[in-house]
Amino acid sequence: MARFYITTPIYYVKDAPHVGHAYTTVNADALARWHRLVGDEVLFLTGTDEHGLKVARAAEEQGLTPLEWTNGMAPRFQDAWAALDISNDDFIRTTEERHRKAVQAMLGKIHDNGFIYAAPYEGFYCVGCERYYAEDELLDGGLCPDHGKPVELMSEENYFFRLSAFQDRLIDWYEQQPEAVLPASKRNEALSFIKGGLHDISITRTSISWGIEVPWDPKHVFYVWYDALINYLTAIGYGSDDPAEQQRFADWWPAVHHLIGKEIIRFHCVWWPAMCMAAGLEPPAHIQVHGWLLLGGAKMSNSSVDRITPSDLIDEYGVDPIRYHLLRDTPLGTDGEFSAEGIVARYNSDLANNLGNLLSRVATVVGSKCDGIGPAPETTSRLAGVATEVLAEASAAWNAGQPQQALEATWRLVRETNAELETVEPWKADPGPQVDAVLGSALEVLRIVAILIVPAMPGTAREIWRRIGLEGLPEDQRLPDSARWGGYPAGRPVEKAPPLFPRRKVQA
RNA sequence: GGGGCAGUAGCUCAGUGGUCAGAGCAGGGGACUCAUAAUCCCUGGGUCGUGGGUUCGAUCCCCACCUGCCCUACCA
Repeated sequence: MARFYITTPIYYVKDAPHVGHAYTTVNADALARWHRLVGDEVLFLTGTDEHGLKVARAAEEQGLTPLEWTNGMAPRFQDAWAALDISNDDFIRTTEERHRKAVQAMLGKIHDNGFIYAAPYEGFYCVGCERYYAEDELLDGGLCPDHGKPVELMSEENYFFRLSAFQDRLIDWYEQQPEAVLPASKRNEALSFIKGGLHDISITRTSISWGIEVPWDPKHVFYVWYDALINYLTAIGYGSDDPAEQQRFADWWPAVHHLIGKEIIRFHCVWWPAMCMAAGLEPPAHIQVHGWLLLGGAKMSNSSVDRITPSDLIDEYGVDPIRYHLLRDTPLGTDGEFSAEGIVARYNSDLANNLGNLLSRVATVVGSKCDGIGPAPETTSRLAGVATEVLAEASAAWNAGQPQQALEATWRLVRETNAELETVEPWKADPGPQVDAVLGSALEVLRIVAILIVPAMPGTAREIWRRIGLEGLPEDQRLPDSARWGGYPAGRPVEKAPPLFPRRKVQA
């Protein structure tokens, strides 16, 4: 049995959960569910990133301690993921004790290995912002871009990570593991950045206290990104004294699959592998980079256009239609458009007209021609061959981290089944073997499709499963065996019920 | 400024150094009526961003440019 450890980035609690977060998380969830379906042992991790200046300041504005603030924010993410049917096995918060221990263990190790050194950090500091700016970020005349006030040239003692020492090793790693970072376009981007020269980076702060203290010099705290990345190790037991946890770490690392957005390539594809190397660990095995959902060509975020929250969308369209749209409409890796029109178009064509309608028509004809009892599939049905091909295509796509392709392939089976019904026209024929054969085959397709859509629409999968009279749950089936043609048992009651996905009007 | 990604049919996207560049949706025509005005069949002549170059031949290789976007110390 293979292991599949998949992670999302941990989300910075400064922002409430939005559709961008949901996009990453739903994709990770679908991949996790796919791997469970094929029998892999899965560990699916998400969580929240809770340290840093912005959080501290946000808390202060509310008159709260930082921890009080984050204690209020983390559940908003947990609730959002519960509402989206996210099946994460763990939810990590960087304010947890297990994480503090892991961060101190890892960075202590890097320190021991000689890759951290103290040096003065000098930069342009804005007192109002309480942060440094790079020279080219400043407005003309050396003004803070935020306040428009003069900045000061300040200096403080900081610890630096010797990132520059890893340039050659990183390049070697990229050469030897050409599929570690995917897609290739993002890999090239990261690699060319590395080849362009790496500078050491300041990894601690004395100007703020909301962070994890540096074990060898407690008046410093770690810069939030250095703390955050380590969550991927924390969750599998790194830094624990417990032998069982240590074994768990040995079992799961480095065969991880990090799913990230393209804006954090640098942290995950440059800093993170280097940090692992510096700590004497293998770099992460897989980093899959995805693009963004765009609203009218602009990036989606909390601050701009959108007050679109995941829960708004769920209320409006339902969980599974939203999941389906997020997975089906944008290839994982490039940017895609997100729009109400897009959701509705996809909903009507794929879910209502094709899948939902297929279920409805089959249930009705089984009711009128077979007394509502599902017949056995036809062994030699043309659909059997289609199902085999579709299983192969969908499996390959899911395994390659391409939900869009997997779902596209799956829907070919749905379309072919609608076409097959048109050819045979069982509603015109008298009850008998021919009618039984085509309806049984259509039910068999619905059974297989229910299994294949578990990663995308677990609730819908269950409902189809139940309506065609099957026992158990589709997510408990195991591929590829369960998708072998002929698995639908004759003699089960098929329920005729209201449309699975009522058609929606296109909104103005 | 430096680095990078992207620009293919109305829309969302595939795709390959060489027979007519593809799919889904939308649109048009037809059939049917079991089904959610659903389904099925037929129907896609788009300078493959612009201008050069390499080549017997490029949408796919190289160069420049245009446009959009990203990174350049805390937004998936």
